[in-house]
Amino acid sequence: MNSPTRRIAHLDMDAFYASVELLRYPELRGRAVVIGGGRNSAPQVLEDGSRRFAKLRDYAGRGVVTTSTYEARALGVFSAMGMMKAAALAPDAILLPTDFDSYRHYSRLFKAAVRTFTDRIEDRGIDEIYIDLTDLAGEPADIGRRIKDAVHQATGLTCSICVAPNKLLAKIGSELDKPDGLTILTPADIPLRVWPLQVRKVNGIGPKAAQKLTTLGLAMVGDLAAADAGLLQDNFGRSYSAWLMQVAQGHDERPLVVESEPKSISRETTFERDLHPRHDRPALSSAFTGLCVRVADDLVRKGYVGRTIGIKLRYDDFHTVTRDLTLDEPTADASEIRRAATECLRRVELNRKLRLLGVRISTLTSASEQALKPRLPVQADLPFASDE
DNA sequence: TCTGGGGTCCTAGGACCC
DNA sequence: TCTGGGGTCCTAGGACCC
Repeated sequence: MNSPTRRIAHLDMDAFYASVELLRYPELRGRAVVIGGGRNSAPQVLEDGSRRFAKLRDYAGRGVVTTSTYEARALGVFSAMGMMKAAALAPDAILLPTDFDSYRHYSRLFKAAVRTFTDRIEDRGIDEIYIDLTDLAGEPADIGRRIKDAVHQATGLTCSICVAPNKLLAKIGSELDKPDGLTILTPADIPLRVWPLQVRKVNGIGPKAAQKLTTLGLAMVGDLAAADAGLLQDNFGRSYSAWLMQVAQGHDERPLVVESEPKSISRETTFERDLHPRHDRPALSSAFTGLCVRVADDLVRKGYVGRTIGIKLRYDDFHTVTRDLTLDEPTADASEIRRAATECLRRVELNRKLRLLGVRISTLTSASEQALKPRLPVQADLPFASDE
């Protein structure tokens, strides 16, 4: 017995952070704007009340671009690009610092607007969601249009939506008519609209896999659809190659995950200059303690305790190592976390400069659950059974 | 022009237990 | 005395995503 065809939507806010900034600074509309970097890129308010914005050319540091407006993208500036490189491409672009509090606010607004239609929603971060429309009455295009209108009403922002039979296709489709897109994909559309796309457009095929596929002559999804199963299996292993073949046919049975618990909480920092474990010991120690305190604060604020404490180090050559240690009892205490993290530190090489330091906690349980757990009396292990 | 910060999931080997 | 297999936990690294 077949279950009825699902109707899954993917909703993606258009250039989300940049668009939120344009609500606040409407005079920047139509200009190349880049979000990223540090606090010192905040605009200054002049005496006449006008604002002076920082230019990308004035930036110096190790940041990356978080988002850019479509005008900046036209100049070749995209997310995750180093800011120094972006500055070389678009020196006159406006630079704004990230303001996560503000983005979270608009995120809540747009999700609440969608929730007036259904609570079958899977959260995929601050600016995108999947929505299960299967049980909603009406044509997909009509529902999509109404959701887009509701989001715009609630936020003043546009989004792109694709309705498709599964998450894979909905995700691919929401990119096809951006910005302000409304796309419907059916299985019949796959050869014409999906096969001509680069494999990199598929959620789950990242830079490494895309490079390898391209080397094999499989740069497009259509190439993948026609690829030899043996070739794929030899190069990607059983499970990934099987998944690739499903993807190429547009097949995806993954259900929506409408609720989930966090698995880990972490804090990390990249230093403005690389720090040497001996020479810069005071600076590193205080950064280390600070990260432990922030992780502990996050745990308390979110109501979790954790048992596995981990560290992450990135050396000046970008090589990254991790170590972790699982405790007998979960904790949310900064000094306990610091103690465990220090144990981890003893197991890594500390003879070259560090670029990044991070602290992580995992194996989380909710703090309330932990409080309810009966405390076992401390009992010495007896080497022999005792007689009554 | 060197590459942020917060996450999830997968793989694989070894320890350990039954 | 030898052989064997399954299951779970821990650790490290890596790919990938937003």
